[in-house]
Amino acid sequence: MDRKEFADRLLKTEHDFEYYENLYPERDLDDKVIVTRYAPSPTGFVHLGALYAAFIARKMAKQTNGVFFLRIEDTDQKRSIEDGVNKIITDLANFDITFDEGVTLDGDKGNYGPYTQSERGDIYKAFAKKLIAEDKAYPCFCSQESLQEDRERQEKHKERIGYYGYYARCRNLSMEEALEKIENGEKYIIRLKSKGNFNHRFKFKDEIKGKMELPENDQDIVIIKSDGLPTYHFAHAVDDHLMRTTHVIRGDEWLSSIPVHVQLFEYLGFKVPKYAHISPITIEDNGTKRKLSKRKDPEAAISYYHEKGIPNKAVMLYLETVANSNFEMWMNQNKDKDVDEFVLDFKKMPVGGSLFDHDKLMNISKNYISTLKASEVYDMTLDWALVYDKDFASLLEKYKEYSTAIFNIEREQKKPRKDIGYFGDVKNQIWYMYDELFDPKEYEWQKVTDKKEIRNILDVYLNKYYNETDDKNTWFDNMKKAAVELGYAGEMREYKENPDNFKGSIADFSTVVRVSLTSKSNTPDLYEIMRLLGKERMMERVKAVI
RNA sequence: GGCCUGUUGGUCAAGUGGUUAAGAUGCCACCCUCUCAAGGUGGAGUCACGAGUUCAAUUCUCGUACAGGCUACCA
Repeated sequence: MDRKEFADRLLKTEHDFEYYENLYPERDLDDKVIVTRYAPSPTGFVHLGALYAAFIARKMAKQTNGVFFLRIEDTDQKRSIEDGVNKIITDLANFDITFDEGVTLDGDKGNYGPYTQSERGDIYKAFAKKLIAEDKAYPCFCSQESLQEDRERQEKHKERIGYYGYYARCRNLSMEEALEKIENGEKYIIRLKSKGNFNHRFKFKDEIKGKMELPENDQDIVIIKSDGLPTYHFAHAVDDHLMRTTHVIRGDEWLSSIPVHVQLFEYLGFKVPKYAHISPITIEDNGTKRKLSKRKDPEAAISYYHEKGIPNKAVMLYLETVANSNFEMWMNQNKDKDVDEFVLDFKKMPVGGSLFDHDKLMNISKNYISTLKASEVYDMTLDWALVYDKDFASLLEKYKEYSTAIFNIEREQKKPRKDIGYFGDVKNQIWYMYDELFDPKEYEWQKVTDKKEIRNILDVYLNKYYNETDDKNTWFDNMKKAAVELGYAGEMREYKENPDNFKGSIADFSTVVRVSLTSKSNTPDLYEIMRLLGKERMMERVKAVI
C-alpha cells in the first residue's frame, strides 16, 4: 500500500488539493497591495480589541487599494451563537468597517469562497490528505485520558508539555497498524508529523514587532479534529493561502504560534504570508495591566460606547491614535483634511500593550462633537435617547427646533463650545431648559444669597433693563446699567481695584439672574439662554424664586 | 516550569552613542472672562535595576526584576 492510498482510506474527499489550487488562482495584484482579512468566531460579540484589529486591517488594505475580506472561523461549534455573524457584520458596519469580499448579510461575495470555515471541510481534508500522502501527517489514536496522563507526567518531570518525540506514540504506527485500529472502530484525529527541532532557532520578522528568533516547532499538533473539522492552525494556513492573503493582521496572542504556522505553510508548499501582530489594549486591574476582558471589563464591549453615547467616530479616532500615536498630531495640523488621508504605518504601532485611556477617549470625543452642527448633535442625542432615555427623547421630539437651538449655543463658530463628551451626559447639562424637567431642588446661589436682595435685583433688572429685542451687546450694556444702579461694579476691573466700594461685581449680579432662571451657577451663555426661554417663561421662573 | 515579547512623566507616547529628552492627555497655578465649557501662558512630573563596551549609554551587550502572551481535538 502506498501512502496516497492510505490517505484515501483515512479521509474521504470530493476533490484533491490540486483541484482547489486551480480553483483559487493567485490574485493579479501589484506587489505592494495588501490583501488581508478579519476572521472572527461567530460569537456575536465584538470586542474593542477586535474592532481595533479590524480597523487596522481594513485601513492597511484600503491604503494600498487592496482587499479586505471577512472570514468566519466557526470550527468550534461551542463558540457559535445564533445570528452571531449578522450581529458582527452590522456592529462593524456601524463603525464604518465594511468588507470588499467575504461573508455578507446576503451570502458570500467574492471568488475565493466559501468564506465560512464550516463550509470548507472538503478543502481542509484534501490538503490534510496531501500531507498524509507525503508522510507529513498521520492518524493518532491516543485517547484524551492518555494525553492527560502524559501531560501530568511531563509536568512532574519538568519537561515541556505536549505531543512530541517520545510522547508522540502514534507517529511510529505503520499504515497497517493504523488501518487495523480503524477497522476495530477506534477514533482518530490527524496530526502533523513535525521534523522540527526545538533547539534550533529560526529568524522571523514581524511587520510590527520586528526581528526575532524563535525555536522550531517539534510538536505533532492536531490538524484535523475528531469532528472532521480543522484546528485553527491548519485552517489558517489553508485558508490564507487559498484566499491569497498577503498580510495576516491579528492579535499578538498568536505570536507564539508562529513556529507552527510557518512550518505548516512550508510543509504544505505554500508561500508564507507576512504577519503583523497587534499588541493588545490593556486595562489596569489591581495595579497590573492585563488585556481588556470581555467578562470583567464593560469597556471591552463596543455596546458600552453605544450605551454611554460616545459617537462611533470618536471611538475610531481614539483607536487610530492608539494605533499610530502621530495620528493626533497629524490631525491637529491638518484640520481641513479628511482623516482617511492619514497613512497608517505598521512600524509606528505600539509593541507593548497600551492602557485603555478613558480620559483621552473623552477628550477626543468632546473635540469631535464640538465640530458637529447643532442639527447633527440633535440627531445623535435623539438616537441615543430613543434607546436609553425615552422620556428625554419625547421631549427632544416635541421641541425639535428649540432643542436644536439649545445645541446651537456657542456652536458653529471658530471656537465652539466643548462641553459634550457623550450623549448620555446631555440631559445633565441642559435639563433646566425644559419646563417639564425644570423642578429645582436647590438653587446654587453664590455670593448673593439674601432673598430681599435677589428679589430686588430681579425686579429692577427684568422690569427696567431687559428688552427681548436687544442684541447681545446692548443686552449686556443694559445688565451693567442695572448692576451699577444697585451698587454693583459694571466692570470686573473696577471691582477688582476697589472691591469694598461695591456690593459685588457684574459677575455676582449676573449670577443671580442665571441661578434664578436655571437654578445652576454654571451654564452656557446667559444671553442665549434668556433668548431661548423668552420673557414669559422667565417671569414664571422668577416668580418661583421670589 | 518552558518559550516568546515588552519596560521613557499618572496615562498615551516621540526620539537619540553627546538633546534644555518632543507632543498629547490628566493635574496645579495664573491670564482672559457675566458663570461654565473653551482659549492663552506657565508649572510639577520620566528614560525599571545592576554590570559591561565606550572619552561619553536613556540609546549597544549581558544579567536581574517586574509585567504581558502562549504552552488544548478553543480561537
